[in-house]
Amino acid sequence: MREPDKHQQIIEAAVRIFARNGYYNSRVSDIAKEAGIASGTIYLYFKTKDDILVTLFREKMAEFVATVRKAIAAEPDAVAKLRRLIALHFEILEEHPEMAEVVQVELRQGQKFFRGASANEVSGYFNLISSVLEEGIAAGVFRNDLPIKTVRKVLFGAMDQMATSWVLGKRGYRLSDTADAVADIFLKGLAAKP
Amino acid sequence: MREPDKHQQIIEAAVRIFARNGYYNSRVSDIAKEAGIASGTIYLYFKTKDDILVTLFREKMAEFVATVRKAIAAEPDAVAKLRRLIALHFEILEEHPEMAEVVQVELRQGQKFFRGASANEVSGYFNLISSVLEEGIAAGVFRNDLPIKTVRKVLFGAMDQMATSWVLGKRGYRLSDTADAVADIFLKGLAAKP
Amino acid sequence: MREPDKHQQIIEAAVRIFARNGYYNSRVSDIAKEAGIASGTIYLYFKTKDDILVTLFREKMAEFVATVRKAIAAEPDAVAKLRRLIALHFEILEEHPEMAEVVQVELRQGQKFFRGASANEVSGYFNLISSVLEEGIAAGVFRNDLPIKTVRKVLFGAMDQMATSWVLGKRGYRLSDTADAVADIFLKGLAAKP
Amino acid sequence: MREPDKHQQIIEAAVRIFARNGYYNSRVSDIAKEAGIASGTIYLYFKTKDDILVTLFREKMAEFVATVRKAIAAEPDAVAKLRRLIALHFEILEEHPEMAEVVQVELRQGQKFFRGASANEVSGYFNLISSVLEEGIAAGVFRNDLPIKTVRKVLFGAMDQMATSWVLGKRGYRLSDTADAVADIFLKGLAAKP
DNA sequence: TATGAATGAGCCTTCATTCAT
DNA sequence: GATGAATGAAGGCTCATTCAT
Repeated sequence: MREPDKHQQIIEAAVRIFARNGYYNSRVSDIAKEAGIASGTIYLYFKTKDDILVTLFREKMAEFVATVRKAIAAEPDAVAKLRRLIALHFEILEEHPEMAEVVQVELRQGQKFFRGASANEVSGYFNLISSVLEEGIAAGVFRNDLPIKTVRKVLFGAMDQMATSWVLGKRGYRLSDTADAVADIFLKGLAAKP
Repeated sequence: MREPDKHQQIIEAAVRIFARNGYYNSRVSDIAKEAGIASGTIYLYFKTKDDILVTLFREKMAEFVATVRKAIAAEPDAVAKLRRLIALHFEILEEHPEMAEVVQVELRQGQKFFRGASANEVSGYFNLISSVLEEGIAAGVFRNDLPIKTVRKVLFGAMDQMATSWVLGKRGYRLSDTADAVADIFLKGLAAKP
Repeated sequence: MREPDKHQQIIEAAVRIFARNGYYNSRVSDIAKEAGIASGTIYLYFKTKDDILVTLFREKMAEFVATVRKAIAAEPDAVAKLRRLIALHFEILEEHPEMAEVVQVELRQGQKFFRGASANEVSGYFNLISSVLEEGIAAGVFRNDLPIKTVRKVLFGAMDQMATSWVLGKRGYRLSDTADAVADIFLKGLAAKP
Repeated sequence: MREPDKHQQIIEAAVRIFARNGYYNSRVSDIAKEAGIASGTIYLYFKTKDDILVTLFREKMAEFVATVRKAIAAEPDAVAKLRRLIALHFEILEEHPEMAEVVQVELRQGQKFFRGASANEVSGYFNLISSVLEEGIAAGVFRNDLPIKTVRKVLFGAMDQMATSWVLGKRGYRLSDTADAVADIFLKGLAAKP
């Protein structure tokens, strides 16, 4: 094995190719060309084309969750943690726009991800959000009647849609600039103060 | 010509088939079989396989928006309208679970929808949400510093993710039961009252 | 039978359509549209698409041969007959350019014509040419060592190629203007007089 | 890669298949089977089915013209060159009867050949004929009032029709045996000597 | 007779995967 | 391990033909 990192090379090439054309409109040979290897070589590292996507997602998601988890641990309280999580969610996607393209679009091939092989990694992120919420409730900074499972879905969906809009809008602005506004919506709600 | 509305027949069959397998894993002949017609007949009503998906989405989305628009018009104020919009969003998907499957999953084929032929229909829904927000701000029931474009994305994303989770969770509970909780999050925010 | 001449109507429409696109690139429904009838109606008059082409060719060829036969009968001698035959061959195609397109191109679908159902009509034309040659030899105006079967093929091929070039050249000149030159080549040969 | 020249292998297989059934009645898979390869392999060497036919014709025609050009260069005068050209035209087709079948029949799909991609190769042959005629006129052995463009079409058409008749007549005699008779018709004309 | 919607067999082409080198 | 030529199954789409009205 001359190239120690051919696995990674393929994953990175696949991200770019999938980002460009979507999974179903990408050919294995495109990935190979992008990675600078022969198409047969792909099959020494991945079982099928599907396997590339699932692996790609699993690895990237795990990395994503680990980064966020580590970053928010340093924050002093739940509110700060929530703000940091939202900001980081946007910053990471912003720094990896091709990854964002893939995740935001292909993520929704439900069967393949949430229901499938990557369920664990996705759950990891949901659990991370839950832990922040629970910490806030315990500390009395969040309402104690919050339905945590609903809130975390709502928050995730909100961030996800912000990212999707940004991706589909050809990334014509800085996504992370919207982080505070999003956080405010969640922390303060829409209603005017009485 | 026994069947009066073969166009609709095909759309409904396509919804079921796409919901079952996803667009790329569905064959035109599957749709034909589901619709009880010959595969060639499809091409008397639609130009390509793609055309089926786009038309399906456009028609269903237009219908969806029209229904919601009409329903919230009857509500007395912006808060009630927002609650009704969220509730109806969930109820409609709940009543049409196969449509929900398709929309939640295939919707994200960016190029095809948000960016593409269905952009108008999607915008229609976003605009509807905007109008409620604006009404609420004007009436002083919503904060007047709300960034409307962000709020509507966040709200849409929240509802969308609730629906996606419900779909991916095999619809093991009543989605519409969560409407109030979602509305509360937006109206009241997470923060505990001081 | 309201339309007594629907058979002819279809033939004429087919000539135009085949001339435009060639046989294999023409659809039966195109012919129907051109003829102003429904496509199903075609099958009340012709057994198959192939049958249209064969019938078309047979009828047109028979008509062609009859016209030429009658015209040359009026000529006084073999040389005049030969000149008239060549001129008429060109004039008829010139007056029916669409027919020319079809004949010059589709004629060569060997199996279907020379070898097939239309062999008799084609032979009729060859025989007509032979009779002129024989008359000329008998009258001593043509060389008596002429290999008649070869000459008639050569003459037919010459006229055919003149027509084909004219058709392929988009008919940018008058084909019949070349008749004398062609006749001269055959009557006088290429060789300079000693 | 066992076979060194798969391109040529496919061309030769296509010649046989097209000769047997004609272009439109031949399937790509037939060619593949005849060539002893998988049908997908065809597409590694040719862009489309059409491309096979066009390439086949272009290559064969170029080869044909080159052979004739070289052979007649060795002849001492225009008359000898003309006789050699006619003889060779027939001999080459006789040696490649399947190629003859294809050329004689498919050649006439006007749009594809004379008007299309192979126009250059066909022109090459016409120009070769022209050069012989011009040489003969310059040397005073051909009439100096010959309309060269007409003569070359007439000559080509004559040879072409001789070949077509031979092909359609199932090649029941030696085509090249007729070369002298054809040459005599052109050189001496039909008219009896006064 | 006439219609034209419906049929479904057929075919070109793509591309994930294999395997001899 | 690496290659990339070869494979061949699969599927979107066309269109000659049929048949209920």
